[in-house]
Amino acid sequence: MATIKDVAEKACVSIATVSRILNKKGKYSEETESSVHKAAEELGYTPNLTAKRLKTGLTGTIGIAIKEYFLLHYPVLLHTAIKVLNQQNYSVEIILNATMKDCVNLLNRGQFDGLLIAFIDNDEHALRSLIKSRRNFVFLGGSIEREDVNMIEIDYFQGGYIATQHLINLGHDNILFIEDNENLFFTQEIKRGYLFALDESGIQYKENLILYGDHTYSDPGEFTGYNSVRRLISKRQPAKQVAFTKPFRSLEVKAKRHNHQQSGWLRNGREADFSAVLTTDDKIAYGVLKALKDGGLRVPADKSIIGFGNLSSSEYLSTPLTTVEIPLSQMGELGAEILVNNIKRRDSIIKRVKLKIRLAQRETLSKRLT
Amino acid sequence: MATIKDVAEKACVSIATVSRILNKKGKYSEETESSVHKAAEELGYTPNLTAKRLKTGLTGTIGIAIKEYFLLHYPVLLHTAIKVLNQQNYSVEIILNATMKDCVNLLNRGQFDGLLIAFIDNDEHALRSLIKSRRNFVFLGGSIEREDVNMIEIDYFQGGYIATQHLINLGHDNILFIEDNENLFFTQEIKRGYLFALDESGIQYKENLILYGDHTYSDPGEFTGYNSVRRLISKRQPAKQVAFTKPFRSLEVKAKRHNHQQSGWLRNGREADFSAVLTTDDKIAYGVLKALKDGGLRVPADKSIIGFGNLSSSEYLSTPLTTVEIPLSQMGELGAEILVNNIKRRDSIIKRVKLKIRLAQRETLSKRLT
DNA sequence: CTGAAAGCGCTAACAC
DNA sequence: GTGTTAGCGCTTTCAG
Repeated sequence: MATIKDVAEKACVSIATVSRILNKKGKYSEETESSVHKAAEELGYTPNLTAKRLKTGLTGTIGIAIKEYFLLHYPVLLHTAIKVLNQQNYSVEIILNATMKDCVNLLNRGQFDGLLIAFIDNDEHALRSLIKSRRNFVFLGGSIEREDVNMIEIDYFQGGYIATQHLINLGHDNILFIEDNENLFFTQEIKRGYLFALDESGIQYKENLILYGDHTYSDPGEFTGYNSVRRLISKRQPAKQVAFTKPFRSLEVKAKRHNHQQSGWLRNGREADFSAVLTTDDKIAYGVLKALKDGGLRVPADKSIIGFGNLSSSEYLSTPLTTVEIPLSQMGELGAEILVNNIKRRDSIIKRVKLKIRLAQRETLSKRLT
Repeated sequence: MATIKDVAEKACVSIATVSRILNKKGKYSEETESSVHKAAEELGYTPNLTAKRLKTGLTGTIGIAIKEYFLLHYPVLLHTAIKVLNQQNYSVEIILNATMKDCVNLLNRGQFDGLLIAFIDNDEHALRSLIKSRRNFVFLGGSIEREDVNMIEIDYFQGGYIATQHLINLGHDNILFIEDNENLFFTQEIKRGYLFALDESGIQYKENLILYGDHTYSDPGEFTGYNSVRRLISKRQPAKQVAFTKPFRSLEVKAKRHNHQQSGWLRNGREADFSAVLTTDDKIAYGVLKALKDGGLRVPADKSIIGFGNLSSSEYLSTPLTTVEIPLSQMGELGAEILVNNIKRRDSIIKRVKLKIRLAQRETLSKRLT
């Protein structure tokens, strides 16, 4: 590969001159300019980016740390972020399933000018190193509570709240809530919103209306709210609480976990009546939809459903799924912009944005006849 | 940031020793080893990747050039490729909407050890530079005819063929074919398969059974086969050939193009009867599905449909869409593996793989009653 | 076993 | 306007 030296020799100038001309910096005569360009052209010279980077300390690259689940199911987040970043002439590297600790290393290696950290589990220790490093990064989602980091949040609480409220306004008061298995931050926020809305309307929250789906974020292929609902609606085979059989990762999660094959249990062992369902993920809602269909129930005539996430597929379902729309595109865009400003302008003002969520109203809802 | 020099000073050794120990190369005593590790630890030292790269000439990074349409709608290709690459300790950079010319530059800048080039339009001139550069790259899809490049192809012809044949076997002989607007290589291959299957069964191909949908790959949001079919089935408002109004990009494409708002025209202006539909993209099939529903026709009772691509959403449709499944995951995996072998083993044997396509049979097909 | 030194390709003072 | 030169942080001979 041709180097700057080759070009300099061919054009009979020094390498400094070549560098100046090719970067349009400093002064040079038109004559030398054209001869340098000619030489570069003829040699098919392309500057070595690595050398440039080492010298300038800038990589022109931004990393995006993301879980594979999000890459597979919500590519729009990535897409928007990459588009914005490319527009600003940054290259983008994807880091799959990195922990926050990995992020610290990545940043310290000088490999990136900045990092977009999407939905990563908090790790107080790593977080401190991250902040101390004074590098550029922006959190997208996640559960960081510190106020002194750049972060685009999503108001999951509000999402759970408006969805539940909407159902209540339609006359539903027995609303089944199906959450994923993972006890994630945002799952809990959605549940808080659900409970808050119930409470606000003076509806007593019923423990047997809160179920687990089989959805997990670690295994991208697996999901369903099918079993939970199937058991619930088959009167012959009443759902009942089952014993835990698998070991659990942490004590805290223990009480909220259950074995895959035994999903759909009711906390108090009794049957539950419901006219509407709210899930914490569209994929769970898909399972619910199928379970209801298989159980001979119609949507929305018999049961109403609201999902969460607005997967692109949800629009094309049998009855297009009404769902809570997470503003992921906006998140990617804003996150990328804030990061770039941080880098380019050394803008050190902390930005914390909480994005509102809206309901994508489609066809899985109906009024409750009273 | 701590450098190798800092570590060396702290451990009272030379930088050469630090390098050796941290890279586990050459010989060193256990004593020095532990003191170096200790110093590195205490300083929070992480080797600067850029410097390493400049020195070794290896970046440990692989680029994936992909169109945004694929990122958004078929993230599985990216996903699989990244997973394989990460396993082999490569970083992955995404380059959106690059042309083949861009690929040449990218590779020459020494920014990547290799490039995965997904579904990129051919450019003979750039292709020659690419080959001449003797860098590592693998084409994923696309229409490169030269035999002397690494390439994973997909047998679109076979896909069009088996889909059509399947419909014929079900008794259909008037099969509507709806292609996207872009006159892409693979669209043409699918059509060839369609025509071949018809011909093989002695069915006369009818020009008025070949339509255009509104689908374009450049605008990720837009798609539908809705208009085409809607016009076709509304007897009151016969579809007719319309004049071209927009300027066209190239002469070759001209005859096959039409304005968005005027899609769905029939080539010969006459009405067409059909009992089954084959489309070149699932999204077009979605539009068709809706058009049929809106026109009071049932699927599969009245019309059978086969899509193309197997979007993850297609499984969850009203009636799950029978579709031709492109083995994108396999493509990403194989492509990544071949590329890595090329780089690591300087394996210079050209690999050309043609992946077979299979039908994902779901619920949009029925037998034609004769 | 360890250290000195060359140099990867480039940029940016600094001289002229 | 142009050339000389000193590194950026690291790896890797080559001596010792």
